[in-house]
Amino acid sequence: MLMQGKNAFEIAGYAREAVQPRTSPSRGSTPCQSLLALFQMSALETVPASKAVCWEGDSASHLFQVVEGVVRLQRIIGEGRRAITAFQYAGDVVGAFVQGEFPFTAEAVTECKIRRISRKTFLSEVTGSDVLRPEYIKLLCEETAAAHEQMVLLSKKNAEERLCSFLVELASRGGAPGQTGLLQVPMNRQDIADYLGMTIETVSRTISKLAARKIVVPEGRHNLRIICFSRLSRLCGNADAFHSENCHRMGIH
Amino acid sequence: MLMQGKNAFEIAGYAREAVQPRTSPSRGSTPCQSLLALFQMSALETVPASKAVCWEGDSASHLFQVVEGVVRLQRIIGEGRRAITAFQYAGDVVGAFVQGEFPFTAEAVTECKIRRISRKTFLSEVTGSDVLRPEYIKLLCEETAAAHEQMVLLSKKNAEERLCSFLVELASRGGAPGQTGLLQVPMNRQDIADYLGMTIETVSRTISKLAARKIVVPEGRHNLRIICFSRLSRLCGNADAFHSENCHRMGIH
DNA sequence: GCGGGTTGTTACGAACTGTTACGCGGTCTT
DNA sequence: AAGACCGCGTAACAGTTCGTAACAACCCGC
Repeated sequence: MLMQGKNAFEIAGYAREAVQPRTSPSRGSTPCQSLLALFQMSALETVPASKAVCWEGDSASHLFQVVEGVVRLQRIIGEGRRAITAFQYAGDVVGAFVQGEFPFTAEAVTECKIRRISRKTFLSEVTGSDVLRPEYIKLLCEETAAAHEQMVLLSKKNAEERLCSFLVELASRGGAPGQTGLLQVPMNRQDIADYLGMTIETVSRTISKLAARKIVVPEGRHNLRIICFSRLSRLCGNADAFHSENCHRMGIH
Repeated sequence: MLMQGKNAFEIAGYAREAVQPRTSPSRGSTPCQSLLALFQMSALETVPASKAVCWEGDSASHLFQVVEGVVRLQRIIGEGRRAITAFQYAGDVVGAFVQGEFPFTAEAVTECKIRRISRKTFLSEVTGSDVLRPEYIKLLCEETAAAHEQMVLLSKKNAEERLCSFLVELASRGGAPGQTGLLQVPMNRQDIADYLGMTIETVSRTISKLAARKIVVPEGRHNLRIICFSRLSRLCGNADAFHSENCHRMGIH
């Protein structure tokens, strides 16, 4: 079922590691086990931080699975402006939506382990399977729901609500902060700013304000201790405010 | 093939008109003829302006096709804030993405003619057809590309770029302005504002500024004469600036 | 362990957008 | 037909966010 380091595919000159395939992550946000199993046949590749997985405008001949690390989907619009349309975490599929050319550049935020599969193989496997097809549809549905959610954020939320929404999303998708409430933030401030439609300074200021109110405590650049997750949830600016189940799901009292 | 006024389905008490089914619009933006043909079996329904087609949170038992008019997809987030995530024009399918519950409320901007089809029928027809399946995938792909484009707009563009982008999109999707350059704007200022993440006043100001620069000339509330489409295209803030083919495609000098 | 470069924070002024208020013109109601 | 209401435009003002800059913290290599 798995071919290891044979007909390997190197990413634009980056060294590829042939590593023992891992079982798919057991988190709830994993789209589906069967879809991810398609990628298990492919070799594990390593992408260094800030290197591209695929480029905007390139023919989308392959799909990618993020096995480990965080990937950002971004678009450049003239004069150095950059918009990050999504972060992809372990278990996520990059390019499920794309048919012709990539409408984004995918770059590794951290060093990443990824697998790739040809679009042709992917589509033929999916369309030929009554199990995979609904899983694929579900994946597309979830991505769109996320896109709509992000549009609402960018359209109507203020700086504080954006940041809180981001942190809540990160806590649920990027790995739960656990009992201690220590949330790892792999991306830098510029990434966060470009994802939330803000500037790096406003991101800093907003974090500082949350820290002053004892809602979070920054511990270095890439760690944030969540003191009160419920307050963070309430500050997201969603109509459905705060649901206590979030607490339990995150494992924070 | 068509059943007219028999097992009719009324939209929440709104009068339904059984009208001669129209051939699908011949514009280029129509996703595909074969997918739309699925809707031809259903009766044509009339939705008055500002009435809902479906509600956020409702079980998505049906998909809709906009036959005539404009529909807005919107979400309400507390305290009277509203975000419009998309406008759907003649030929567009509403709810292609949705699986469980609608993540948006779809409301008629103008009086609309729509057709509906049950999700179950739609999915079984699509999955069973080698012609329809790729068309469905293509539709999903286009919707996501649009969502990404809108995220970039909301994330990085200023008021002028947003409005110009909207007008260019409207010109290509809502019906070409033709040789005279008269663009019909069916939605009101509040709709535009909620779609572009601005306020109604900023929309007004921005239109006034464009008018002062002789790029557009407002003619009543729902008409805008495009004086110079090429300048409008350049002001969109896209990296790919202006392509002269837009002129020809729009039929403006 | 130290120094330099990168990244992040803070402060302040500027620009843009939001807010509020008012006026105009059209439509609907009585 | 008169009045009220709604949508829209304009203007003055206020607020948030942005942009620049200086400073501080962190990371990296030597």
